[in-house]
Amino acid sequence: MLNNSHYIDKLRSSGLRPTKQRIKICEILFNTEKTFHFTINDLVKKISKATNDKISLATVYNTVHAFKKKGYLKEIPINSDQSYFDTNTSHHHHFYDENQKDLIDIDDADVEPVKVNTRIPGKKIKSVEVLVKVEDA
Amino acid sequence: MLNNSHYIDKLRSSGLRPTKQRIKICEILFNTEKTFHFTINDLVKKISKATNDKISLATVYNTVHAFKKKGYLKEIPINSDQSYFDTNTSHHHHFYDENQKDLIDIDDADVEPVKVNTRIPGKKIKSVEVLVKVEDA
DNA sequence: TCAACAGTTTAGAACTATTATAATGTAGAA
DNA sequence: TTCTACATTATAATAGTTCTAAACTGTTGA
Ligand SMILES: [Mn+2]
Ligand SMILES: [Mn+2]
Ligand SMILES: [Zn+2]
Ligand SMILES: [Zn+2]
Repeated sequence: MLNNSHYIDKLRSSGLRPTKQRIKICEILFNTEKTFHFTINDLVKKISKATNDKISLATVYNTVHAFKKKGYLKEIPINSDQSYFDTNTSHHHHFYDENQKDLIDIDDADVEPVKVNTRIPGKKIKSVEVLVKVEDA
Repeated sequence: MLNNSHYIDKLRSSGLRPTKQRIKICEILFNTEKTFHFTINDLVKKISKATNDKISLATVYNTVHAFKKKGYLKEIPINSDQSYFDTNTSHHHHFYDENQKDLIDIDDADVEPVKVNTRIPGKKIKSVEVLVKVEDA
């Protein structure tokens, strides 16, 4: 709520102007104890609950993309009708509940490091992600 | 080309009527030495090269979904503007070239089995997939 | 053999997540 | 304060996918 100067600094130091829309979105995304996963639609709902000043859909998309580019958000590779984003930018993997359409973090300690013993010449690895799809037992 | 009776049997035995559209799509997808990845758009192009009788887009979607449901195709989890499918239904993982937007199989022997030491109560594992994103070095 | 029916194909409309546009507004520098 | 590049916004456009409902066809069994 109060300590927005932190977000203002963060935004400014990454070359993003600290507009009131971006600060509000920072509050919603990063003022939480726990990290979480969200879709653009989820975020729009959170925003409308959190404030009376509405933020346009275009700005929500712009901001999420800007934050992703700066490394403040990750996008989770999943086949879905919409993109999932993650406020947890540390290295970790996911369960995807196909019934509830819900992403769940897998603690990195619970996955043995993935060893890939082959490379593509001329390419460097950007990320290695495990997706465990689950369904009702 | 000739040996369509195999596909006819395959389709019939899985409860799908062997229509000429489905048989043609079987030929295109499964009459190859190597397995491959494709988007719906890729498949539409392959079809128009392979035949004069056009197959409607709706049928292409219907057929791919039906084949996926029967386990003849897999969908690859990826963030993209379109879905990727795989004629290789055996267990394996992927590189995704973000520059070329190309999927590349990783031989299963080149990846140590992924050990996930946690479960979700009431859920069973459907798949465990590794996606290695690569980019120009 | 062939009528009947359920399954299938089809063109086109509808849907929906996302991106583009271009006018208006604003943060920060000078 | 003034200027300008950056940002927001409403809205249109785009594009992949799904839906609709009419026409068509493979299969069954009388
Ligand atoms: Mn959710
Ligand atoms: Mn391709
Ligand atoms: Zn996560
Ligand atoms: Zn593959």
